[in-house]
Amino acid sequence: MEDRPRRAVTRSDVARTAGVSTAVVSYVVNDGPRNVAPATAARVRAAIETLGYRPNLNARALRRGATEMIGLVLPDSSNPFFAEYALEVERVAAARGHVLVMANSAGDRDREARLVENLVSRQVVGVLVASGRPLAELDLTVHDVPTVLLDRDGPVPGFVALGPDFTAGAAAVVSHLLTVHDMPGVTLCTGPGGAFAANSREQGWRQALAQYGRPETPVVRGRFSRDGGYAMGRQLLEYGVPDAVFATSDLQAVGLLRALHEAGLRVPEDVAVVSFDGTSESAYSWPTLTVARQPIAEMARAAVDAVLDGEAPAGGFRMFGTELVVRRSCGCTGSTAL
Amino acid sequence: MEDRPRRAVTRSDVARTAGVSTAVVSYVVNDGPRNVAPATAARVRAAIETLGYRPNLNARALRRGATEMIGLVLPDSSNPFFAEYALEVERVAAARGHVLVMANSAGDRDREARLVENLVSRQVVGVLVASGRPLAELDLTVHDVPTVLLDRDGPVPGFVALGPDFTAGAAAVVSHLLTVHDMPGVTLCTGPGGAFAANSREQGWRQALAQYGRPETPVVRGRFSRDGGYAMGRQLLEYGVPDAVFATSDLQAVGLLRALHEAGLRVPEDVAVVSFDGTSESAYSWPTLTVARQPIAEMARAAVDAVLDGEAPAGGFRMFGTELVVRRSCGCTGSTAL
DNA sequence: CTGAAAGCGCTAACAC
DNA sequence: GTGTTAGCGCTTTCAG
Repeated sequence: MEDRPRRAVTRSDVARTAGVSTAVVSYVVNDGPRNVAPATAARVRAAIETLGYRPNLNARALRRGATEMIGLVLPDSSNPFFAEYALEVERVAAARGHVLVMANSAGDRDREARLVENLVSRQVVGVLVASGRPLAELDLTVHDVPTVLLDRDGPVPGFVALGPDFTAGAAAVVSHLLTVHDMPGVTLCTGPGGAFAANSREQGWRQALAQYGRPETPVVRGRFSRDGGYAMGRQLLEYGVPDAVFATSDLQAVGLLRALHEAGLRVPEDVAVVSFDGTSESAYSWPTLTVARQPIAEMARAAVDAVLDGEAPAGGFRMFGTELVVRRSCGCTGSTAL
Repeated sequence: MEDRPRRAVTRSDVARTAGVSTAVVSYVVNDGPRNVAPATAARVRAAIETLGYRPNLNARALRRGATEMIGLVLPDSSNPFFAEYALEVERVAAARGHVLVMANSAGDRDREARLVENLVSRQVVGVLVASGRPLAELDLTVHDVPTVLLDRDGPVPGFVALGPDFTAGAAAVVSHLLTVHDMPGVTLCTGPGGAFAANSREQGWRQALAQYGRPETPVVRGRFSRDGGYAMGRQLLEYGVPDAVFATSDLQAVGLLRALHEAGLRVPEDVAVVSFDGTSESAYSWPTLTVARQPIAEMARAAVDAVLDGEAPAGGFRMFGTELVVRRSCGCTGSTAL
């Protein structure tokens, strides 16, 4: 607890003690737009140093009209998928000199809209929004700030959107079960219906089943969380032991695994499991999960670039391929891919 | 892509179309500090509505000297422990009308310091910093903005600090192994030495061992991550199979579990495992982990309160008790506590 | 109850 | 090479 001046030291304090005008201070702080004589600059720097002057970035932003802040709205930043996403976003934003303002919507539509408003009012350069909500139930106003929608499965009028190829990814991982492991069918553990969309993942599952002429086994619905997956697992087992299950997210798969283990079932011997996302948690479950991995880093980079460079993909939507990462939960052995 | 005015609509646009002065608009927007005739207020509100006016919070902050932003600097926001911490911080900050600016230091000291500077320059109301770094290697300047240090094991001169009772928590979970499960010894899997501190956790382990007169079994060091835990697990097994292991974080325990499983070992039958943190991931590993759980929500609340209300605990440090959560990895059965 | 105007800290013409 | 100054959008005192 030192003794500090209660009023922040400003640029004119620096100007005074360096014996120059405020403009000159500005020129040396910003290294332009005018030149400053080396000697003067040195004096200014000295004054800055001794006074402990820090430019007020807020005032600068007001003047320049750009805050160098990017807004990020997520349903739940503690969900590992979003947490990893946020980290990547922060990383590339930081590399480009921007800072991240993060907010959680908890999946609430009003809250989501309010948060975006708030961020826009704070003059963020752009905002990134991930919302599990299907197109019809999206309620976002178009602002004069670039807004890009994350984790989407298709275009959203008025916005730039991006996301993985949910359908192909789901199909790939389900097909793997069907062909390589010769499963007669694959049970689906997916998100809640209604406001939250896992439709394209479901579609991929259905597609794969159709392609190989398998019947549509039952569908179980639950939340996109570990306990959602756990609950689905328990429910599933009431109907009997499935041969194979596709969970629409890693978190759900992890919960499912727990339910299976508790029931004394072995994975993959008794039940094969695959999932969607490929967060690092999926490489450390037991058994390790075979997944369709989303290219989080690329998507994050694309999102930030879209906001900062204002470049919209054709059709307003950009889709990213997923990667089939084969580990042990499907029945393949030996691979310990991280 | 609608057609929007390129210049943001400001308070004076509203004033003009409502036929009032800018002051009145301000009074209406802020519901004070002066009263406005109902009719006038209605006109203003109408103008705001039709123009789609949003106050520039940045300009307001410049004027008022308060941004209602809180800065949060973390080593790695995708680490579930920090991710859950950040979520809680965001939650209580939001409840108090503040927004979170988040940045990752990746454990780099310079970066950490720079980020704090940057946030302070942005006029955040306060800064929360989690840094694994031991006291001696901390390099944070005291600013005129409240700064509270998270996840600390003791006071830090010049700052408010808080953290769990690392020593007691570690001792409790190790003692559980020693007494309830009669383990002859407990191997320690801890963080890297040097710049990153897990000292108080180590101390708790040592204390418990001493209390029950057990020898100090070997110590293995690694990063605070799943792969760090995995590497430690592999290393450990080169020396032989331990009876019991205490990992200083859930993430390390999860990695360790993977190494144990891959070696064909059963947990807890062959090796008992316990860890520190109690993130929700620990409730879904296989087997579920017995842990010393940190009271994340309370700590987050205390941290935000400290920043916002400026109340410093006695001695500048506040310690929070941990909770022993008994699950299966220690050898206890039946409990499926979440 | 309302308006005029100063000024938050900064930048960038525009002068010299 | 340096100084003066207007003004970013907002709040709030001071006059009416």
